[in-house]
Amino acid sequence: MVKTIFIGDVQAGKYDGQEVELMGWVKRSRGSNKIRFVVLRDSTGVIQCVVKKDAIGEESFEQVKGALIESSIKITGMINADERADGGHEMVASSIVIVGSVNPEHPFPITESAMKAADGGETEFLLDNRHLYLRTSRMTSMLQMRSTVFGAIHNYFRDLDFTEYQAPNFVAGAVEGGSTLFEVPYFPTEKNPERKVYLTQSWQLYAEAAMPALERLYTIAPSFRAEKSRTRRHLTEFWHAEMEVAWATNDEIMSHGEGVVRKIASDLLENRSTELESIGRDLELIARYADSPYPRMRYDEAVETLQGMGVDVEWGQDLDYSKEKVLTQDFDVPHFLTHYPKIAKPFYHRVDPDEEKYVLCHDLLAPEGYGEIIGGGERTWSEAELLARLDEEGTDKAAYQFYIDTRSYGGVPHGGFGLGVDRVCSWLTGADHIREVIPFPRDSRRVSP
RNA sequence: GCCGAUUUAGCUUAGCUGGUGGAGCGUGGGACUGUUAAUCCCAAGGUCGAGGGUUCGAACCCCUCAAUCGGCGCCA
Repeated sequence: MVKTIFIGDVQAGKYDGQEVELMGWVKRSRGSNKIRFVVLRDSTGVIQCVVKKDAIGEESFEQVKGALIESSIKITGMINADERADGGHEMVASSIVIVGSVNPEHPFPITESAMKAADGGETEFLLDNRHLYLRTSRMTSMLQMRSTVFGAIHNYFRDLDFTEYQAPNFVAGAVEGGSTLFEVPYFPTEKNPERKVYLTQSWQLYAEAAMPALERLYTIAPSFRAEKSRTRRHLTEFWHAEMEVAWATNDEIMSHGEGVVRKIASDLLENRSTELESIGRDLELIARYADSPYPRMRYDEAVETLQGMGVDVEWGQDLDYSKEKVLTQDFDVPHFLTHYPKIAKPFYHRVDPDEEKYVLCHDLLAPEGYGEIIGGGERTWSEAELLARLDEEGTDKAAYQFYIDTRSYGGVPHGGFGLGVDRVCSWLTGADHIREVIPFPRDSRRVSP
């Protein structure tokens, strides 16, 4: 049973006047006791199939009446262009086979009323039935756009001869602060009967170890944060696109960040404009994000701007979301914020040799209130400086010994960034919540289905 | 960690001052030969989130718990 004919091609007019076999799922069905209209869907579109009792016989006609929503069927018939049908084409059926039926005692639960209540977003019911919600047209479009985003990231880095590199997901220590790690019980040892490891928060430290080998490396991998964040921007398991480059400066790394985000926007525009429009996204916005340069602003300038707007913010504070939001509300493209105060950032950020109270870092803030999508910068690369910064922070060095070692043998200036892939999907699709762009979202409360 | 809210049929919901819980969709049955979320008629479907309390009487008032949702902080 090889499927060669897809509804999208039928609606494009490639099979007009031909008798073909379509395979798909019943999206809707209506009609009388002599004629029925079965709206068939597959991964590429929908088409109306006209089923006449005269043409297929009484027995088949009764079967069609019993084919409830989401029954899978094979249907053979003549393809005609017809203005009466949605999409401009329809099939006049000559025979039908029900492949997978649906029991009327438990019909497909995602009903029009459930979808209408969600209003293009999600409800508790739809989250509970995520495994079935995936096959609705909205989620199908989201998943297809998500795939394009992943492909754009791979293509951006591979075209520039970056090597894809994998880090472990079980790790012994943290990248940042100690409080946001998921603990996992691990095989006990005699010395350590309560042995624990952690799910990784970032690929970065292990990438820095490979940096002297590969020089230009990247990944797309899950990261885990045990933050009880309840916002439209947070997941506990999210997909993290990270890169690391030897001999690179903060400006050069930002250029890659801008490059990959613009590549994502441009690939979406080129390959997924139908899906973007189907969920109500304005293509002109995406075109602007693909074609415009992303301005760079120093932290000091951002703080002055905020203070000028009457926002209560002091120099030295990290900029939280409430301040990002005020700052970005007038942005029409993403903006970089650079040169944060050293006291606001962890030890691995390199101190600016020209002005020691700053670090050479950047955040990329998305417009439309979607917040930070990239964080990166130059890394503290000399062993002496790294040890000094760990001491300054009072961080225990034992867990980082391998990281310190990487500096002891031919350390070089280098840096990289991490991009929140789901956040970028959420922003570019205009989703109301980051959950809408990932098949099975995990947050502080929900881990099922 | 903090603040706020919600929970009534498979789904979406109405339910006034405490007095025998209504509807739309879906499902089942019936009518209908070109429908566009088809339409029309009929039927089945409820421990009102769980437990306790107040009361002659609780979906409604009080307490505890649970699940979920929204937001803050933190971050991608």
